[in-house]
Amino acid sequence: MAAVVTSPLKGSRADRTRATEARILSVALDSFGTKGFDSVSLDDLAADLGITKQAILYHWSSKRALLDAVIDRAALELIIEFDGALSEEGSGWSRVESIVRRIFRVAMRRPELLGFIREISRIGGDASLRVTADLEPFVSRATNYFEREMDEGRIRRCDPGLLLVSAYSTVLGAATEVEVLRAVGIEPTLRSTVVRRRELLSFLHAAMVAP
Amino acid sequence: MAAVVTSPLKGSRADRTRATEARILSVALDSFGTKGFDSVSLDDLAADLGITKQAILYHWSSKRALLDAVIDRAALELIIEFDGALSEEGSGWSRVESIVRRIFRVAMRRPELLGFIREISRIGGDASLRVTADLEPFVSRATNYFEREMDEGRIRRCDPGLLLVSAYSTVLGAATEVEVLRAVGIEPTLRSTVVRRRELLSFLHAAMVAP
DNA sequence: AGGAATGTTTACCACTTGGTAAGTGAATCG
DNA sequence: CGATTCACTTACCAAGTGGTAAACATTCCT
Repeated sequence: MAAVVTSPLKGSRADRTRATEARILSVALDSFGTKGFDSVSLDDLAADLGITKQAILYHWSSKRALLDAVIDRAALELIIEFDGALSEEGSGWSRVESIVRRIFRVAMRRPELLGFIREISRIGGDASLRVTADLEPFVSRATNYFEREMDEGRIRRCDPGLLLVSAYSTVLGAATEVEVLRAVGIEPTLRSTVVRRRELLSFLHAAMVAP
Repeated sequence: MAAVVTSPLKGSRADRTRATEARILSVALDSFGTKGFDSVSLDDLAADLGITKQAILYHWSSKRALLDAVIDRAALELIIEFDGALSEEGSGWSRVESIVRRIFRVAMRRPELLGFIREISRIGGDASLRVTADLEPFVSRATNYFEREMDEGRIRRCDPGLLLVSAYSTVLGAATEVEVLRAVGIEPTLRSTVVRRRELLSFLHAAMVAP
């Protein structure tokens, strides 16, 4: 039994390293997503983590490298969230309904995640390209879904890419809405948002969709 | 005819001062709205204006004071934009349609304006409170409009304040959408946005509004 | 004209920023 | 056990930050 575990604590150092990096990434994603990349210094981050900023720079060579790592993580988590949404049961509008509900739920549960996506779209440069590259699996999957639905006449025919961008930015809008509600002092719930959104949609639908 | 104008250039100094301050506010609104408050230094701002940062600090005692002034200006411009939207012709849904179109047009013409509003909602603290205070004329006017429309049965009855917050955040969402489109390399036009939004709305409407 | 007020610049400062170099204590390995 | 690697800290630095003080040029007032 001694041969199986080579050291008293199985991979204790490597595990601790991975745990530390995960903690840093988590706090960084949260801070960057809610306060903005430039508004958060490495010292701030380190203070939140109870370590020194040099500990962060030990794991990533620069703040920018940390940002890239956070982008990777955010993209991964987005993929997981959306992947869950896209594998919902049902078909046609009932499936669409589940997906939309689920995405709104993400916007409420993880505002920092979507806020971060918005943040890097502002930083621009490589960052936005990186995201679209990392999200490729999701993009192709969503595109396939849209095209299938169009083929079967359940969605009006249009460019799937544009439709995806619209849906994507609508999610960002929902995230913004959550932030605005909190700023105004209303703690948003899924129910309240859905109710208000229903009002809003009938409002907008009549204005934009109706001839 | 000499008595009318007391100096060769009518109020030339005061006018130039006002013009300078207006230029600073304009560039600051643009930069803060697109890059974020913390991402823009006074030196950056001054460089864009072709002056020194101390010239800015002569007109406002601190960067924060400048931000407050920019907030005032943004609120004023928002009021003007929305005021124009609210004084659209027509009644009922046709009027709503005009308003929504006009607001989307603002989101496309002035992304920095709505981006800035989002920015200060992130900065939080007094800023968001200030905005709601400065927007009071617009809020009460919009509320009156909503209530009138509800009284006459043209909008389903609900809390006007909540409806306004929803409409407000929808505008922010539209601004985000414009940013995302530009990041993806698509220069948004009113037509393309309306077309895609129509698709999106029928998409969401069926999912969220339909029983 | 001459002095005062005004708008702006140059010079400067304390502090924070991201980042580097060297040192330290514990885990790992021979 | 002793040497080494590893995760991290202390000490430090150059550049940039918001902000102040004083010098300077222009416009205004009398």
